[in-house]
Amino acid sequence: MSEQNHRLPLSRERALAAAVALVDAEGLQALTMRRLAAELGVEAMSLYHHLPGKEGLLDGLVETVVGEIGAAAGRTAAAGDWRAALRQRFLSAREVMLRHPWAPTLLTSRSTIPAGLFAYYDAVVATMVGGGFSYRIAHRALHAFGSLALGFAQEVFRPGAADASFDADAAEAELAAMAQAVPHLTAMMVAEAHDAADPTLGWCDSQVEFEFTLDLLLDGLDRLRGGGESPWVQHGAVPGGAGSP
Amino acid sequence: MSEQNHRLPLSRERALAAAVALVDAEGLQALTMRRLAAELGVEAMSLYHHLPGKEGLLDGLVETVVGEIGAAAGRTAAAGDWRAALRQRFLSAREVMLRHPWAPTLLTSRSTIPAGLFAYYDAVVATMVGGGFSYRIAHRALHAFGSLALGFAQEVFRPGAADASFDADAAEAELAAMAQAVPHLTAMMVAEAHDAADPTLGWCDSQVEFEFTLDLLLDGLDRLRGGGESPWVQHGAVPGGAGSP
DNA sequence: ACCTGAACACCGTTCAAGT
DNA sequence: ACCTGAACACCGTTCAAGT
Repeated sequence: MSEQNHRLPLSRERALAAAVALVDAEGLQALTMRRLAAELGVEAMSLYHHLPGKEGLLDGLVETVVGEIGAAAGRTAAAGDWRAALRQRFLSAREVMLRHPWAPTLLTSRSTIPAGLFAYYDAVVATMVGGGFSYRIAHRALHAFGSLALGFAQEVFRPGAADASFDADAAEAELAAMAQAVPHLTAMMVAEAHDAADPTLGWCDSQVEFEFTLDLLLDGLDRLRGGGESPWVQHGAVPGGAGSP
Repeated sequence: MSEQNHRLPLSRERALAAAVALVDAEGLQALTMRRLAAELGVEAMSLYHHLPGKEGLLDGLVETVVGEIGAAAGRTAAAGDWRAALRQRFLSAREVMLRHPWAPTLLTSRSTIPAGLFAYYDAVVATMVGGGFSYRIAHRALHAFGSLALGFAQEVFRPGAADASFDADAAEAELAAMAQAVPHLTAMMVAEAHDAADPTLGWCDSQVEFEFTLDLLLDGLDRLRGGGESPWVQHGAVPGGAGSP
């Protein structure tokens, strides 16, 4: 955004900081090598002396976000049991995502795993094993959490994610036109709208949905841990999984 | 792939079919307007008479996949209760995804919701309401299922998704190098590897993970439905949600 | 060493012209 | 109406040249 700092030497750190600021302000599609260079008051080709191309720039952004997630987890005091600890961890990761709304899209589009993520997942597994889970269940829990562990609920389609302007009225009108084709969806929308007791943004409050899903999973895992016999406890390998496979 | 059919007139259907074939064979990044035109033995600009640009082409691909999901659900005989019905639905959606490995990446990157998806979700909600759920819980369940309802577990990072060549050995070596930094992850990997009783591809069998997570959610929802008091049953609006919030 | 201008190889897309 | 060649406005990136 700012074209100051003409005299500071360019560096990977300065470039990444400018990239984060640019993307926070204008979204991912605004991030081009030429544009980023212009923000830094420099020519596009100069960036290649500090970053290995566009992919390396995106990797740097991912690294930055993952670093913030780890830092956020470190700032909050350790909670009581494994359940509270994970819940707190994931919710503080969510605050990082709220600061960087472009992060979910970026994280899910990358193919290389950032090194910093392993440390984060290691802490998650440590928390679960410390809480009495086997490595096998901890492993499956990691998959089950999915993006929740990084602080966002993966919306398969996210209207308004690409362009910031999302016409909610148009979407509602479109849905109304399909009222006869999709009676249950329509009824669901009406039922949710009529219950105006709790304040929500639109008819889907993602914070509520996030915590609902998270608690559903945590409840399920807690039941696996303490339930019936306790073959899950500790790291012993158990033949069958959970559920009805 | 084939440059036959020189004489058939170009059409939206032919273009989309060729696009699916191209992407099945070479991945999403191979799909350019010029390349697709070449596959059809035509010039790039001809496509614009049948498709509204690249975005419209991608929308068409999404529409095709969603159509296949709906068709797959229609083919399988209706299962017993809501739980079996949803499980069967989502697992048959997964088979569509296995046929089109590019679909998860595409679906999660789109910002406009395909019309055909509403019909699919309507059927899911109908199944849940028929099983005794309130519209509120059905709504939250829809969010909780997330990509599982469309047949894939959203992997936040998917090595090898961008380029088809994924060096598993290199990844393992990289992880081994971090053994001291991430002791629990390492121990988890070792524990899983030593239990070679069940055959898996690599050390993560995504089919097993998919069903584990799905059953975890279905179990949790089933408990919400039948548990304790039954304010959830039927469509009455209930003040509080589930879980701790 | 760090930065630069010009150029290259790709995109998606517009447009006037063909038939 | 459907298709085409040439051109335009962007990308990321290479390279030889500057300092």
